[in-house]
Amino acid sequence: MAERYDPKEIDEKWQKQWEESGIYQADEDPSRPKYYVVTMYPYPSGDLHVGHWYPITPTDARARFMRMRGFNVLFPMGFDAFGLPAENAAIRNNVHPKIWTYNNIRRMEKQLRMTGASFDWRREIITCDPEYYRWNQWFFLKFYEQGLAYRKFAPVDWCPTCNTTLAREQVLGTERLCERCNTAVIRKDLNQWYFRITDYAEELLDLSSLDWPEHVLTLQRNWIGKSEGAQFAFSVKDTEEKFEVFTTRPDTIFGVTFCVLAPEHPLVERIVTPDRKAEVEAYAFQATRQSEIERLNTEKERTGVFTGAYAVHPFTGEDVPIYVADYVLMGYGTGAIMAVPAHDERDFDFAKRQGVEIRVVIEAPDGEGQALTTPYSGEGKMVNSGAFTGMPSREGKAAVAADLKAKGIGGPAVNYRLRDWLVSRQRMWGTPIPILYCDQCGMVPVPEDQLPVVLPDDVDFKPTGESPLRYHDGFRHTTCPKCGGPAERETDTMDTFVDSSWYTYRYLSPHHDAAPFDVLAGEYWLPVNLYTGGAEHAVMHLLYARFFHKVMRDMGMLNALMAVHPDRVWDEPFPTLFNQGTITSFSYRDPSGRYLPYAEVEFEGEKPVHRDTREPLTEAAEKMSKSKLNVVAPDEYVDRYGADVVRLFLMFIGPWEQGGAWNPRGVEGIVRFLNRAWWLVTEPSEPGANTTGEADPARVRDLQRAVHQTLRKVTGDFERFSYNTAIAALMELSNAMQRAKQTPVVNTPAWQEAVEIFVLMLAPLAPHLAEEMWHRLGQPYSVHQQSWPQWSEELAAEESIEIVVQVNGKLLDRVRVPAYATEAVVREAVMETEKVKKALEGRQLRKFIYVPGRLVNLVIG
RNA sequence: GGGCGAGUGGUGAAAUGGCAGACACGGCGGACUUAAAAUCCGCUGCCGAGAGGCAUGUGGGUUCGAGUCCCACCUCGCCCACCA
Repeated sequence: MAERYDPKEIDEKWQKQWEESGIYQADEDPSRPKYYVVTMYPYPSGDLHVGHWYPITPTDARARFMRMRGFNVLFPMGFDAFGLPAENAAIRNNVHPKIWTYNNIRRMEKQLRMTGASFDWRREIITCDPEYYRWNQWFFLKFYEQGLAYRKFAPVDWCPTCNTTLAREQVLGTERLCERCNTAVIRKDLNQWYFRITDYAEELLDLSSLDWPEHVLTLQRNWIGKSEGAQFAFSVKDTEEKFEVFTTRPDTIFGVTFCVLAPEHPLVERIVTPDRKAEVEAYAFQATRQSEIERLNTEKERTGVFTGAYAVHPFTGEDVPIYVADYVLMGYGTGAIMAVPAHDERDFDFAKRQGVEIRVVIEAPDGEGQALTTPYSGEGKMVNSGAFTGMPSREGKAAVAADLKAKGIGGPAVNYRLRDWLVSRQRMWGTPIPILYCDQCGMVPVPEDQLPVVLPDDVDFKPTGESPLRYHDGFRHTTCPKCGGPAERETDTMDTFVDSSWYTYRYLSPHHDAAPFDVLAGEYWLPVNLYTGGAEHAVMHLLYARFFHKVMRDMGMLNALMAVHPDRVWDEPFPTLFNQGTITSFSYRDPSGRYLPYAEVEFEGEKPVHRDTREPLTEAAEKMSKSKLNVVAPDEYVDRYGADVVRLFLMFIGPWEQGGAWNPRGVEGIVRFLNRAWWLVTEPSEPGANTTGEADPARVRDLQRAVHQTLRKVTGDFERFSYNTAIAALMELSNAMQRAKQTPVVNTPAWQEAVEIFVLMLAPLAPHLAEEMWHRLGQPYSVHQQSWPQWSEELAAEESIEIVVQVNGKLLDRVRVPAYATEAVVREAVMETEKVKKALEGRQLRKFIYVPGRLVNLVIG
């Protein structure tokens, strides 16, 4: 009779059964409310580790909970299958990235099934499949048609020896050397494709309809980085040349004593005076060799050189010297600034070094900064500013901007930190950009009916550092669809963020061949009700996906959907986002900083030491990564304890949004809990228990109360993803039931109800165990198709409550009163207790505070 | 330099402004066992023999009452970082 809980057998049995009966397959069903939940799809790196389980299994618990609450739940899964690691593996092993990727996917699919997640596998998408990336190309063409995709010159890292561009990770060290030939890398302008995301900057800044974590909203806001001010043109003295500057402080314009151009600014070579040319060029060359990171290092001395040229101040007509300095970035604003050393720290430092005049034009309220030892960058009264003198700087900003407009050289302006999205990658393992270059017709988009442009299977993986597509004649050379003449294909591929910008739509109809997604499916399922994933995607992916969604809306792709469901959110792809924390594990390093595999670590008491050398090691909880040798494979745990133990343990570590460290010691607690739950449900009674005779009605009531209170608590906890406290509540109930099981209560209907509700509550968390227990209770398949039970407030209610008695806020005593006791009754009960009488002796009760059902505070003077 | 978080037992943590430490891990003691494992029971914030006192990073404040709200500071973490 007593049969042990054998998770291995149970997991396999039910996973197979679920698959065969298709209970997680979700189809459009207008008679039921829908719930579309997506967790960010993984990159098929090879093996699923517990870090992957962390977003997946609690999201699955959510999917199962919502299913039990009557929703038609769609929970799909797929693979973000293009990307650099596959290509590196290809170069290493001379095997096509496709083979490497698909092998990994096959393995990871199995591992994903092992989690017990309720995925609808019919909807799996793999982004490197032509059936998928065809639609990346389709989107590209649509963007191109609308002017949202364009090509322009942009600086890239270039190795002059290898004659090729390098990816950022191929440039080594602060010396910025090519990883293959150790030549110093230079900046070079190349033709690159961009998506015009800046067109949507203002709308992307509107986050008001999003139920997202506050810090993600802040990141999005900061990334877009809107600033308001003025933009205007300076004329270069004695030439026809002009250059634009952007400033957030037009009110300081009378303090301009020089201008600065970024080293890459195209005007530099045109205005530099012959005597300065050599120095300026040397400086610009030096500056462009440095990475952005180095240039942005604030510790660095602020360097720069004078061009010999002067700009004309738009208000005073004075000569303003023009410098080149690397503290001005080509990538922000206009790549040129007006410098106001009295009121900007950077300009101040530079002016001090260069001996440029510092002119105070804003008077600080407290006189700060007037001594010219420090710049004053706050607001104040404008001084020494011509007609504007005496004006508060706040008003001055608008007034100066308006004046610039009146002069016809500029005006008020808004500037964004957000740049257009560079989508070109000089890589092979990505979506080919569907553009041709014809000698006769120029740039020609591939006609829609010729999509997809398929990646060739027979490419040569020599480590040239360039896309192998460039050397694949069959791919590169083709004919022009316009004139029939010879044409070349674009050999760059798309950023993989393009793939992930719309995959949640593709899940709806993964094999639809007339459009990216079937409108009828979209009409039912969209938008995504819940999107879960890591904070590492808080900016790029989520911003790009929002951008894509808005473009799709503006293309009219959502019109039919919006017409049918005007009540839903249509301006955003993911109205609700949950960001789970990071799961870490311990890594060990020897004194030289080298990471050690667990096999080489031993413990002397609490102290980790090296197995052989006995050297002391440092222990740190870090994000799992192959390089840190701290990746925890779930396999061993799944094998020994079952998937449910791993699921529960991950959810029990702490709040889901917080993450935590994987510490195998703690697993035992969950193992014990599930084993106890197993015995509790499957064994009729404990040996030696006294279960004969009539059940005490009070004990029966206690059990019912515990069950219904737990149900109320667990339901609330599930709603707010508080799985750790839900599990704690289930543990408490299990302990209470354990005690009731030793008594005749076990023979009552209340016990039966308790067991059933307990199993139902466990189902979203531990789906295999719950299914088996449900089955053994003689209940119909499947527990995952049952309705979530409803608690009874009446049964959950307490009959008597304990009132805490405080004196001046400090705990004195507790009194038990009936749950329905009025304040008068409570007061009487409290005032009669010995401790209160004693406390009141010779003192005066100034105030009686009663918090209904909770406590009494006696304020005594 | 800026922004956002977070500081509670030996550990992971819990606590709509109302009994701080639920639930677990670990530890200690006990039962069962020839023994061990497993299981079960009890104890386990600190000081104190006890009564009791002290405790949520530090210092202030608001409140009848603060882990929770406000201000300042310290420490740690993450993100952004010459953004004009």
